[in-house]
Amino acid sequence: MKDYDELLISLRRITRAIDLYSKRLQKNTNLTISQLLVMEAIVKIDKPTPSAIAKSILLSQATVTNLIDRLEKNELVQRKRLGTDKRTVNVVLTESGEAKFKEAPELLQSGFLREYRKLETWEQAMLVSAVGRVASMMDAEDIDASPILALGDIDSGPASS
Amino acid sequence: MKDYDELLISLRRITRAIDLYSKRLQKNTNLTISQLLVMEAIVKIDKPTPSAIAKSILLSQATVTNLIDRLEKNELVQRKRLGTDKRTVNVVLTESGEAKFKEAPELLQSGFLREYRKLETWEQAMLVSAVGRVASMMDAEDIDASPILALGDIDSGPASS
DNA sequence: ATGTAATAATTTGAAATCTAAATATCTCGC
DNA sequence: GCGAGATATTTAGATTTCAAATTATTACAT
Repeated sequence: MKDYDELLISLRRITRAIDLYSKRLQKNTNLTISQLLVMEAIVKIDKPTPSAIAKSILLSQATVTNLIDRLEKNELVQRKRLGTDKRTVNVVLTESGEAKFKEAPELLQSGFLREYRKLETWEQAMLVSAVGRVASMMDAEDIDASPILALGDIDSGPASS
Repeated sequence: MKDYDELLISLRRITRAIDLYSKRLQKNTNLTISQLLVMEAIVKIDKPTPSAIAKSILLSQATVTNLIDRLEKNELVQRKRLGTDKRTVNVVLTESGEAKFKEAPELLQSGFLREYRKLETWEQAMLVSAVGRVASMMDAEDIDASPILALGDIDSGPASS
């Protein structure tokens, strides 16, 4: 029994619960949490390009492209090349996308929200702060993270990164 | 800005960090967190069948089957039909599986562990407890989990909430 | 004994997610 | 203008994950 086992289990429960909720959502509304996050970002961000969206909802660009593909297929969003820079894509909600977004469900399961809203304000703050701290620690840089080491970097060759 | 937005963001950061770590692990050791969890369960559980493993590490049976497939392909585990009941499968580590498991990396990224272990015991306990509470609330049953809505829900306007 | 339940495992199909590689376009120096 | 390097997006390939459908086997009731 490692010292962090309990934490690990709780984290698994959380991620699983979120995943299951997302799948349930999809079944009922044909939208997942991630897709809703993308739509939310499109509404909130000034010029919603895939990269800006990705940054705002903490996903990779490739994932966002994938989500936009799906949303576009369902005619909820549209890609448009607007600016002078033709590399950039702006994503906009279609009418039906707007409509769907307005009646969008919550991003966390109602059971959670019910419990959460029962708490005193200070308790909510405490939980938010604790989870935030865990998140920061998770992001903390691993000392032994880098797969590449600094050996002369091989005279710049094909200049990988 | 919803009242739970900050929490949502922290949770996303956490799940993402875990996922990224899992992928890095795979690149370095050819094993993911999930695969390691399966191996750990095989060692810990008395008669490790896929369903018992699934229950112990909080994954669906289908997922575990999938993970075992992969482990078996890499010759780290083996399926055996042992008992009288020929439906059940027992999963055992191969020799090379044992070896690999012994030198297995931690299940959480070292950056996190370093930070975590810096904390006072009471602080660790506080975080564990807070995350545990969130997990319980996540599991809390949704009152409106059913896809069918009740009564009045039909016309009460956009009911954005 | 025989057929219907229930249970264990697998297969199937779909989504999310990442990195790395490929494409397209832009900018800048010459 | 033209090519080199930078930037934005997409594509390709892999894994995890689930529910639902299948398959195999056991257990029970008539």
